[in-house]
Amino acid sequence: MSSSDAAATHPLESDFGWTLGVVAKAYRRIADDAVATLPGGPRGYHILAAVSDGQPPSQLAIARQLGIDKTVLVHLLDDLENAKLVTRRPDPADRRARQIVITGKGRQTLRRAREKLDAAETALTTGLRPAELSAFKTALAQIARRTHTLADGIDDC
Amino acid sequence: MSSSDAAATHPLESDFGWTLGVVAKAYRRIADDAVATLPGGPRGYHILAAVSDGQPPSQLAIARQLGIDKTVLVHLLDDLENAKLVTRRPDPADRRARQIVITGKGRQTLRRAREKLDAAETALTTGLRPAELSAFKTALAQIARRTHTLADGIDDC
DNA sequence: TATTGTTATACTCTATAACTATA
DNA sequence: TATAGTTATAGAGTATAACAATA
Repeated sequence: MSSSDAAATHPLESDFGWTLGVVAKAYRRIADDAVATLPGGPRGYHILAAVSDGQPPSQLAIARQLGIDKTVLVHLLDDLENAKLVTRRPDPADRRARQIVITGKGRQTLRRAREKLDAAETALTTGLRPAELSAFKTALAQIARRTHTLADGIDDC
Repeated sequence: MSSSDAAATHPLESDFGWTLGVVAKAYRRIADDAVATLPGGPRGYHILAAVSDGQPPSQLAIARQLGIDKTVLVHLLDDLENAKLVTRRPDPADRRARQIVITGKGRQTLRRAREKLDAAETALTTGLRPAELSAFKTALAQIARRTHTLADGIDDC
């Protein structure tokens, strides 16, 4: 009954890629809902998070960090700027480049979005015990770090 | 200083949604490559896996199980049928419906695809110790099961 | 009247190339 | 000559609606 029966009923439930896809899709759905009011949705959130710390980065730096094409980043930043969440300002050291700076309203929006996303994460991972959840997140971050360095070596752009 | 410093360097690396997205994207990239010769790519693989066990399901049953729109499933099955991996046969009990049955060639293709995907999974999770990997996969499957039952309750279609 | 499978259309997203202004 | 940002266009992918055959 145990393994073959379960496989016959739901052969995909033990598939690594399938479960990963299901979880990622489910999280994206509730996360999309959490940041629905934010221009650009999840990507708008990631951009705000990327510009919220350190020196104001250039558009190209953001595009590279987030893996977004620079041509689509233009539209995303247009929307964020129209919503007064970020501003574009010329880089004094390089007049071709622009520095993307987050506004006070942008910081406030980012803070609220983070709260909603924390709630989404909690909703998704309810059922895991604290130790299991902690181990899961650690493993996830570890794999992400590996694939990131791996991707850095592969992509040229 | 340590935590704010790390946050300033890579504020997204500890973000649950971000790391989940990075890992899912990385897996999809290598998995797409693994099943590139398969009509429909990853979805073609999932369809083959779904019809490989039990009674031959109808198209609508496959669409519901896999979360694929029935109109796109038509094209995917067209390609799989042209490649002789599955066949459509009328359901004797309901002449509106068609049973999707996997062919011998389909089973062979599925087996090879599974081997390649296992290799992809191994490549991605190298760096985790066996116990960590096992716990990770268990947690992933548990969340997927939860979200699945949750999705069943939410979606009407 | 509802359901299975199909087709056609419109819409969104992304990728590519080309252009400007600076370096 | 190369780079930062922008714009325009074409392609893939998806969703919607409508249809024929059957229940």
